[in-house]
Amino acid sequence: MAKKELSLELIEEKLSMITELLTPEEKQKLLMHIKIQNLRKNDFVYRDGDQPRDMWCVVSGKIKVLKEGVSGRSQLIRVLKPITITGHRAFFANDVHHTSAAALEPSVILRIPLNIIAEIIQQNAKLAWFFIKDLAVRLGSANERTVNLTQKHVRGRLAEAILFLRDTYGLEEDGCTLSIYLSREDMANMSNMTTSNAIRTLSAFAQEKIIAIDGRKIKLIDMVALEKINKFG
Amino acid sequence: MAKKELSLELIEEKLSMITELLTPEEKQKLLMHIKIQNLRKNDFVYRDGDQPRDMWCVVSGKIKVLKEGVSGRSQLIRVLKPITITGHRAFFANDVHHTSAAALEPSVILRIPLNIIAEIIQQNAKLAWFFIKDLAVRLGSANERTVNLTQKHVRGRLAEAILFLRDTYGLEEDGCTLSIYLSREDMANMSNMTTSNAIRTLSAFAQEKIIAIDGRKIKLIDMVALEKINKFG
DNA sequence: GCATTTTTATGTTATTCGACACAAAATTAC
DNA sequence: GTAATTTTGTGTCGAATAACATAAAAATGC
Repeated sequence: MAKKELSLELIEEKLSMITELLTPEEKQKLLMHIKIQNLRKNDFVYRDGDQPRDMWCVVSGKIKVLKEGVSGRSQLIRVLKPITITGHRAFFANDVHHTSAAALEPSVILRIPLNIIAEIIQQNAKLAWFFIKDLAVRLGSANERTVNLTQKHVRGRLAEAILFLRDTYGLEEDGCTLSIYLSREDMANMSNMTTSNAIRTLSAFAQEKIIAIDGRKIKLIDMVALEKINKFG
Repeated sequence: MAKKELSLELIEEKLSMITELLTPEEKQKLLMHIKIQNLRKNDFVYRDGDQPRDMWCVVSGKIKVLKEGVSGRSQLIRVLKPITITGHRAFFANDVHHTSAAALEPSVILRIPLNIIAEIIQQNAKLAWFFIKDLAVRLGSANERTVNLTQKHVRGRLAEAILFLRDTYGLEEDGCTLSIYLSREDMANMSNMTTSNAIRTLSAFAQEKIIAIDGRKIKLIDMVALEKINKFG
């Protein structure tokens, strides 16, 4: 558990997407207030209802952002890889969190006080632009996602989730194994279906030689077929 | 069709949400480039695939923003009332439009060049904040919407749409008639269901004395019941 | 190592909702 | 005003998928 401390230089580098936009003084100010946090699997970064005070940057590991639905089922809204920031939306909207974020595996995150970010935005248009773009992109994906989750059938939604995981986390050296091992439940919650249906549909894909399953390990055998299912159901 | 020209003062007032954040010079610069546009019913403001050059402010009338889905069915993403701005997301995301916007009734909009907005943001943190907040709020709603549209049943989704229209456009003087007359198809596209199901479910609500229907006119009789259906299906 | 819990797997049933068909009513075009 | 088109209203049917039940397998805790 004893994690080597990250040097200030390393932090600055990890946060380059932000630090490179700052003046030396601003950078100094920001780095001064950053804290490192280690997460074990299933530890929460924040929870639904929390007041947002910090944003976080995933330095290593994998984080899921999820939202409790009315039906008890929860929906995975995002899955984060290094290096991604999260937790700022609620603050900017002047709202509490309406999602929760939890580690899918042991992860390291940087805690960045949002009031510092806000202060810097005040005088740094580049940083403002960074967040405007970030939010605008995410809003576009969210709309895309809504339409896909409501209109595609189970097979299409699951294929999309698999391809999304491939694009987000990549493949292992063999060039076909997804570099993330999710539970069937998480797969289901990404794809808006019941766990049973995720299990069943994954089995079906395996039977059709589109993927191969070994526990939580998923090998993509026929990506063309996956793309086709994603597109046409 | 001959619409009275809006005076510069009136434009400034209509756009107060933005103009009040600007210096006199910035205001001058912005107002100089604004154009007024009249829309007939069903006229498009912009279309899926268009390059974003302007944003628009709805001055009067009602606009729907919709997204073509894979299944051919389209999804109403937002419905806009005066005074609302739209069309900036794609620009900020450095993307083309992935939605279309069309007038639900004769409307007047202001056309605001986005490059001017971008120039002003460069030196005006307040304006930057305005857009950061706007996008952050909308991203929150979009996530909420995704979960509701995927998890609620038809009755819950339609009840939500009705309540949403009430909250957006308000009620007429009688205190119970929705101030917007949508086609059944638009209602369906808001609620992610087929037109048949929208018709059927509206009829059911009427039969249960929750609403009263007179053509496209919808009277809300039992709002408590509507809220309950919205919440618990 | 064994008991407990969680996860995965599979079968069965019930429900929701879309697809389609058709007619009536309303709107629009000429 | 009449024909053509669009919108609304209903009924029937079938497909998609959630719900539930149960068992095997795997992971976890002690």
